[in-house]
Amino acid sequence: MPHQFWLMKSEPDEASIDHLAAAPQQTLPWTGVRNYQARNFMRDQMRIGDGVLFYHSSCAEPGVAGLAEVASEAYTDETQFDSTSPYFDPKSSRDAPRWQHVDVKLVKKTRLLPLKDMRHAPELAGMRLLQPGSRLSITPVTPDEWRAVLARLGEAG
DNA sequence: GCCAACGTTGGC
DNA sequence: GCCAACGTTGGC
Repeated sequence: MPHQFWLMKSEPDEASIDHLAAAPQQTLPWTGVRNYQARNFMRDQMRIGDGVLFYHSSCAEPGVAGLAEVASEAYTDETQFDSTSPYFDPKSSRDAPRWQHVDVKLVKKTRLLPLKDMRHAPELAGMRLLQPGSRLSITPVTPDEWRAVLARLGEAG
């Protein structure tokens, strides 16, 4: 039984649900988060086994594309030290790393639940994702919202 | 490509 | 510690 639930956004051009499915152990390191609130969720609140709604953003059909789970504790994001990486952070250092991430493991690729449909679902109206101006790439999901999304997807809880 | 909303930066 | 300027996000 997952202890908490999350929605994690990924640009499918970069890391789609299919990339996750094709990865070794169907697991990907969630590198590249450069927002303190999102980092803090990973570092302070996520636990192995937490439920994850895998969300495709910045694409033709944004929406929930699958279910995943948190597969590691938070650990150092190496891309912050890599000057050739788009996620390089010159202000970070080995002595005082700024950024951490968890690993995320596929549970199941689902049909797409489009953002458009989520916006029209009364039972999802409170989701952080749907609040005006919300841009956080990682947001908490309540148990009720989790169940409602799974119901919309036609998945058993 | 537009643009509104938001987070971060840095001068003061 | 304020706040204007800037960069980013992300749906449209």
